This record gives sequence, C-alpha cells and structure tokens, in this order.
Amino acid sequence: MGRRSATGRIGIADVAKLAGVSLATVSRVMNGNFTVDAEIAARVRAAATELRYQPNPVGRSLALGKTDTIGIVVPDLSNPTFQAILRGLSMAAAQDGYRVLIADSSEVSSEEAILAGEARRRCDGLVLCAPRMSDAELAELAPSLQPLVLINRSTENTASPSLMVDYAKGIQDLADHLVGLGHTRLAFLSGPPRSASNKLRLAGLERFREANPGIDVHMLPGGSSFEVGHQAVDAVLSSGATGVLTFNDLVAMGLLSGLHEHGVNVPGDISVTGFDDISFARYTTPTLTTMTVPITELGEQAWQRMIETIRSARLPAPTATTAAPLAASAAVEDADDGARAPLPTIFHPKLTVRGSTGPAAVHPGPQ
Amino acid sequence: MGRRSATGRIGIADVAKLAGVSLATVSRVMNGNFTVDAEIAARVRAAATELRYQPNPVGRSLALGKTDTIGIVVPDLSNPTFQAILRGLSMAAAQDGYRVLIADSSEVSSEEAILAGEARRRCDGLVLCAPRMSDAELAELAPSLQPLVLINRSTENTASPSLMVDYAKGIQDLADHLVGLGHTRLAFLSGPPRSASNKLRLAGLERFREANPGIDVHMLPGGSSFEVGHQAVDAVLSSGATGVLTFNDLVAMGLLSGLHEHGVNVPGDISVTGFDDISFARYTTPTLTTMTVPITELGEQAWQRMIETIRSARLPAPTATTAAPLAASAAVEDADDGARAPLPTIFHPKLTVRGSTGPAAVHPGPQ
DNA sequence: AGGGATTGAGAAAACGCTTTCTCACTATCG
DNA sequence: CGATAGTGAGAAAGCGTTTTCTCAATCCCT
Repeated sequence: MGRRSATGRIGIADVAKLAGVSLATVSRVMNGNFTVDAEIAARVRAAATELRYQPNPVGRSLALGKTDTIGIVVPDLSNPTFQAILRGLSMAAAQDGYRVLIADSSEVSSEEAILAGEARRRCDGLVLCAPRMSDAELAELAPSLQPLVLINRSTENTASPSLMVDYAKGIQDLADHLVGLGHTRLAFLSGPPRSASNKLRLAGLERFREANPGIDVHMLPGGSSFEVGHQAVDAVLSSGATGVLTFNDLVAMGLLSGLHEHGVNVPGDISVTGFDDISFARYTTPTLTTMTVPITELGEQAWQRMIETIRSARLPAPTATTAAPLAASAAVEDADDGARAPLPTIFHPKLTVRGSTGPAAVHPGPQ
Repeated sequence: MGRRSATGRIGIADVAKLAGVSLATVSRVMNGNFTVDAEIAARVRAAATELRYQPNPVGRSLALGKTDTIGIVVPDLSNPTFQAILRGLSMAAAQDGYRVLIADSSEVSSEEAILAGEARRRCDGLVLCAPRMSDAELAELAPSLQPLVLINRSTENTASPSLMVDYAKGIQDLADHLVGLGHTRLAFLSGPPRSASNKLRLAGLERFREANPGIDVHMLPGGSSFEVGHQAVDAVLSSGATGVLTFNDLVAMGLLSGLHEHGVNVPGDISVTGFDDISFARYTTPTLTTMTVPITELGEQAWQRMIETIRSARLPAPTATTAAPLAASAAVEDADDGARAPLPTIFHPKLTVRGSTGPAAVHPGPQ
C-alpha cells in the first residue's frame, strides 16, 4: 500500500522468504549473531548472496540510531589547509568505518549555523573547522551540535574537544627568525577579517612588538589567497620592509610571484615567510621559509577526539527523565555528558627555514 | 519498548502533543501542505519553534526513499584536480539542497567497488571520479550504482552520463607548441599506471609521433606527485630532451624545482609544460605553460548531469512487476531508465602559454 | 431543507531494519 | 521418566517520518 509498490530493491524480507526463515533470523545472521543454527545461517547467507542482498543503511540507521557518518563544516574548500584537514579526517574516519559529509560555508558566517545544524542531524557528530561565527553564536550553538570537535576555536561552557594551533607563537618565531637575520623593518600581510587564527597572529605580533621595541612592524590588510599576495607587491615595497610575514603560504606564494615580476630578488632584497607549510611550499622558487603545521595530523586528531566523544556518549545510561519535554532547554541536556577536561589540544608549529629568507640587505630594496 | 526510552531528541510526536493535534497534521504543516486550517497551522508552528523541533532526516529519508545526499569516490583526495572537482560538485549540489559524501579509495582499485557500493546505498546517486578499476569491472558495477555520473571514464552498455577531458588532443597541443618553438627532442613524464587519463595522453602522443616522424619523444615512467617530477631531473637531463611534457602540473612543479636546484635554466635550457592548470600554476617561477582544464566546472557539470538523472529516474512509473523478486538480476532493472543518449560530454582543454616554455636552445642543456 | 460535493484532520500503514519478548522444542539432571 | 534449564527462531514493537485511507463536519445548490 506504499507510494511505490516496493522500492524495487531487494530487502531483508526477500531474503527471509527465499531462505524460508523469519526476518529476525536474517537480521541475526547478517549481524553475526551466533545464536543461529549453522545450517540455517548457511541457508540465509546463500539466499543473501543469490539475491545480492545489501542491507539498506537508512533503515539500519533509523533502527540503530546512528549513521556511521560525521560531518565537517569548513569556511572554504578551496583553501589547501582545509583540504588537508578534510583529508586527514576522512582517512582516519574511514579506518574506523565512518564516512564524511562535507559542508562549505563559503566564508559566510551566517550560513554556518544552519549548515552545521543540518549536517549534524544527518550525522553522528560534527567537526567545525575554523568557524567564522562569533564566540557568542558558537557558544549558543555548541550544545545542540553535541558530539562536536572544534578546530582553531574553543568554547568556555561546553566540553567540546578543541584542537588549536599556536599561531601567536608561530608568527613570533617567524618574526624572531627575520630579526635574527638582521631585519629591522617588517611587514605583515594579514588574513581574512573574521578569521580567529588571524586574530591570534595579530596578538602574537603585538607581543613581539612589546618584546622588540626597536623593530618596526608594518600592518597591511590582506586575505587568504594568492591574489592578495600578488596584489600586495606595491604596498609591501612602499612600506620599506625588508622582511615580510604573510598570513599563509598561499599569500606568500602570490607575493613571491609578484616580487619576481617586479624584478625584486628574494631573499636578496626582501625576505618572505609563509605559514602552514602546505605541500607546495617546498617547490616554490625560492623554496618557502614557513611555519610547519601538521595539518593532516590535525584532521586525524580531530577524528580521534570525535570517536572518543561518540563512544563515551553511548555508554552512560540516560538518567534524565524522558517524560517531560516541556522545557525549551532540551538541547542542553547532554552538554556535559563526556565531561572530560575541555582543555584544547595545542599544536605547536615549527619553523622551517628554506630559501625565501636571508640576511637583511644593507640598504632597503628598490622603491 | 525500544532499547533506549526515546532518543532524547524532540520528535514529531512531542510537537503534536503540545499543539494538541495528530502526527499527520504536524507533518503536513512542516511540509507546507496547505490543506491545514490556518489557525491550527499557526498553533503547530508555535509548538515547533517552542520545542525547537527539527525533523529527523533519517526518518524522513526512510519514508521518502531519498537522502538528499550524493556520494563521490575519488582515487586520491590530496590531488588538487580531484579537490577542485569535489569543490565544484559540492558547491553546485549545495545550491540544490544536496550534500556530498566523500570516499577516498587511496588509488587502490580493489577498494573502489566496495566504497562505491557503500556510498551509493547511503545516497541518491554517485559520482565516480577517474576510477582506477578495469573497464570490465566498471561495466559490471555501473548498473547497480545507477544514478551514476562518470568523470574521465565511460561505459558502453549503461547509459550513465560521462564527463571526459580530451587529454589526447591536449597533450598533442602541448607537443605542437614545443615543436613550434623549435624543439625536436621531447620527453614525457607519464602518470599513474592505472590512470585512464594517462592512457589517453599516451594515445595522443602516439598520434603526435605519427604526424611528426622527425621528432623524438622519449617516454619516462612517472606518477602524479611533486616528488615524481622532482626525482625525475636526472632522467630528464640524460634523455637529452629540450622540451618536457609532464602528466600534470604537480609533476611539472616538482620538475621545475628540481631543475632550478641543478642550475638548469627554464625555459632557457629546457622548456617544461604541465597539465590541468591548477591555481598554483600561475604562481610558479617561471609561471607554468599548461593545458587549462575547467576543473571546477567539471564538478559543476557532474552535478547537473546528476540532478537530471535523479529527476528523470523519479518520474517514470515503475511498470515492472514487483511480485517476482526471484531472479538475481534485480540490479539491472532500471539500467535504461533515463535512456538519454549516453554520449560523453567532452571538455577540450586549451593551451595556456606562460613562462616555462621558450625557444629551443641551439645546443641541448648541460648534461 | 435535504443531499451531494468539499474540506480538514485523525488513524494507521508503510519505509527497512534491529531487538526484545515469547514460546516451542530439545537436552540435561535428579 | 518427569521436571527444568537451555537453545533457537518467530512475532511484533519500535526507530521518526510521510502519506494514504477514512470519516466527520461544513458548505452550496436546488
């Protein structure tokens, strides 16, 4: 009496009929429940293979209350950093039999909440990667996204595992590296306005300034793409800086390319540094001095935290009364289920010196 | 009597109770069915927002027989080409309210069939991107994957839309370009053994050889990564070639970097070409001459074909008798449902000349 | 004012699977 | 040899929706 007379697909019922057993028995056999007589089990398996039966995951998910899928929300899938995180996550999850659903918010912070919610409902957990939303929004949203792992953000109230990279220290290391090479006039090509990791870099540079009063650090507006770096050549040159820090490797590569076109020698006239150490960084000309962030490992670690959270969320028997869904606060209930210490895991990037940095020129480069 | 006394989550039943209506009515309201009295509808909506009710997608999927999700299987998520396809697909699908599930086969062709099957069952359709499996396997698998879109492969029997890039012509264009610059000794750094697109390139070069008997084309084993290009420097130099074709931009970049380290001037001593025109290609030093493939558009087009296929598969009433699931051939049934012309859509890459190619040196580069 | 057409909402079946509950049957022990 | 524990498999409930079916109430027209 259904809309379509059967989906056309082979179901557990077909197998049961062919094997002459009940649905329950087929299910038992398919799930390795050994309370089934060997002879019958064999008959069921034979029927299953003959019909090429494959259990319907949606039915399974509904009955089991899990989808074996996790979601990830990224601000921009064209960014190699997020691609690497996605890859690390996906490979690690696959090892444990989970799949990954992706959602790209296109850097639109208002989309994030909706995307995250939708993705979460389809999955057993969610990874929020460098969300652009405000702290307040994030804090409000986090409880309802529960098995949640954050990358490059953290929340106070909710006990969601969080993976952070110490960008502040990283950018300081780079600045120190340049100072060590004799540079006294630096410039920083900053990142996207809503990026939390950019704020960390700015904070790091602030500390650097305090520690190095003699060094001039020129701030330049920026972004996260090649184009930003490529178009910043003039601004960089007129700043008079001999050492340039950039938001990430992409920007650095754009800048490198632009400087080359202008006939500026790197590192002879100007030193350039990136951030992240994407795979391309070792193949630029000159090769790029940058901070190495174990990006793929970040994705893998995100998965580890995720699977831990999912597993610990399954065990504890729900003591909460189920009978009173009156309060509108239902979403908060399991907020401190996996009440593990919510201390963020901090990744410390490490300085990788390559060919794009060198001793400061005696006089600044060509204006 | 369920395992856990309710999932804890708010369900349609809670809303119904609060609004004092039946489950059916809530469903009607949520789905914009206007046969509901305005006053009641308002009450339902109020209850829904008060409880922060969000329909469970799994339940919905089961009832509706669709998941609003498609899957994509790629050989290697770290390859920028596949990343770009994924991005194009994902963005286009998102426009139509679909999500993307990813599966990375890690270049293991035996994994592909399983991954594809699993992914397909969870989704409404599948994109198979440059599958490494054999033609026979692909042909056998295709019917069971039905709403299926192929990228860089095609099948004879099944009417699955297929998107192909004319790599054969592309590589010829590049070779012609080098010949036009006076090069007479060429080399080709080939791609992964199981790659169909590599076979097309080889076929193209074969035709090129026939048309240009005077030109020497040296074949070198390769792969698809930086490292391959980087490590091929010696082989390239000892081949005596002055013009080098590579499998893709990654290989070309590795080679560029390696040549630079060896003090070989590009394009002065040797000209190098890539393939694909990934975004990095315009920021190498020298900038890379390559064949531009509209990669992201490939992903978008894949989505267009997919949504067409899905939609056309919904309309035709299933005339087939549902009562006899005896034959094991059930998977083949809707093989020619969307019996549109299965002509592959061919993308023609276009030559983009940049700085890595130039006139042939009078005498071959340093040995 | 009475009868057929129309509207609106509830009851229940269906989607495909898992699992508890239950019971028939066999093996074991006193 | 009869009572009891144990084993294996079927019936049915349940997961959270949607949708058909059904029926009561309202409406309009003659």
